[in-house]
Amino acid sequence: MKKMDKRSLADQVYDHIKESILSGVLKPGEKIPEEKIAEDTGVSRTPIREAIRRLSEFGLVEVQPRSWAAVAQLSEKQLADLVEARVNIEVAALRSLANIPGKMTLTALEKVQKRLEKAAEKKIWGQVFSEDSNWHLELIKLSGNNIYFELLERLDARVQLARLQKCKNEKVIQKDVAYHRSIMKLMAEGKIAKAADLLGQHISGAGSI
Amino acid sequence: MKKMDKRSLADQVYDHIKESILSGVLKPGEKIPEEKIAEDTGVSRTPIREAIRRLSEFGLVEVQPRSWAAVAQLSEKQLADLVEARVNIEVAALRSLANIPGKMTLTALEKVQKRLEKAAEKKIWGQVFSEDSNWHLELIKLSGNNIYFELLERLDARVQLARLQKCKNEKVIQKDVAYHRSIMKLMAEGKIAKAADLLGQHISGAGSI
DNA sequence: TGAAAATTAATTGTATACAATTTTATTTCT
DNA sequence: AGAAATAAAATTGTATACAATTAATTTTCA
Repeated sequence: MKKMDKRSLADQVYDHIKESILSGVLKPGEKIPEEKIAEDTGVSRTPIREAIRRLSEFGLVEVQPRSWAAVAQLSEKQLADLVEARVNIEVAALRSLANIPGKMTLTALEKVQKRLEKAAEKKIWGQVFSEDSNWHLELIKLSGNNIYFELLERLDARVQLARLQKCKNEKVIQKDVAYHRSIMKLMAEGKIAKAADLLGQHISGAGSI
Repeated sequence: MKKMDKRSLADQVYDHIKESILSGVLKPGEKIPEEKIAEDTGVSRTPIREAIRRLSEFGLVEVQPRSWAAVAQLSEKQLADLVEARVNIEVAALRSLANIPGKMTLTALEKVQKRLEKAAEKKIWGQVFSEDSNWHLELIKLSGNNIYFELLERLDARVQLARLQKCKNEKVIQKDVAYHRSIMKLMAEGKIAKAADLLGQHISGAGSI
């Protein structure tokens, strides 16, 4: 018997719209009429509505009550705020690693890093950005504090959206990849505080996003 | 002509359920059938469903897909994680105040503090907790970084839920109120770094929540 | 009697219809 | 012609019906 898709239509549509936004098919400011998505996906408005509301909770969509929903447009100020919050939370999460007794497992992180480097080599930027996000999320997972993870996952969606507008050049990306390696090296040596400092530089530095 | 309620039913039901949870009418672990709420409120399932989904995004409700939704039950671990995340974000937000050029306006904060102290005098604990939350949120507003505010608002809902279980005694509350005063004093003197340190002590200390 | 299977009941997930509201287009008036 | 008022169209908000799934109950069989 075939393993069928048990996920709700709302979940699937959520992923679909999110993908459309983060791949640039739906552009910032563009309106998202429920009926339009319904036609595109062949799903009724009810699950679509649920998906759009959830996206708005993640800051990817802005809903004007009783009117329309549109892809979020991040101002420079919002972007700066986003970066500041992200760096501080990530650094706090990384610092907290120092309190964990046993030594940590970096295998998951290294796996993502390898995928990231491979994507960077092939210059598939979309994949590079996606794996970079994964690297940061994986890093935060190590803290064992799910709240950090939950919050950063929220911010990450908007970070990815912002990246679409502020395109990085190749040099900056190579630098980022190198940063990751250095941070992981420090962590492996147990130098958590130093790793956290470097992480702070990494995120708030250069490309910003 | 009367100014009628323009808020959607979903919004109203959201507030209603949130209120029920945070006042203890709905207890952690208790199931929340959509139909039941529909009967109680006289509203159809559609807006109720939307409200419940939103509450689950705030961590006040846990939704078991295709089954039931229930009031969230926070484990000790989750609670500790929550407190750690909150303290670090609040401290980061407060520290960022040091970078703002002009001097800040503490009137809004003082107003809340007064309401808090009055509630503490009258020993209306529900109101005390609520005003304490407001104080912290008002503090973070000063940073001008809406992301911090947004994230802390999310955490605050769960903090309030946790408080229901871990009831503070009077002495701890008086101490908290005093902390607030000291922090505000330091801020008024422009000693942001010291205020941030004290805030860190305040949140992660004693009562914890 | 007690566990497994089958049946029934209850609940969520989705589609659809309609009402309320907002947006767009058209008309009216100066 | 251009702004204000009116009418039409489009879109969201809500109710309701039904399908799909899960939970509870009863029945069956060792």
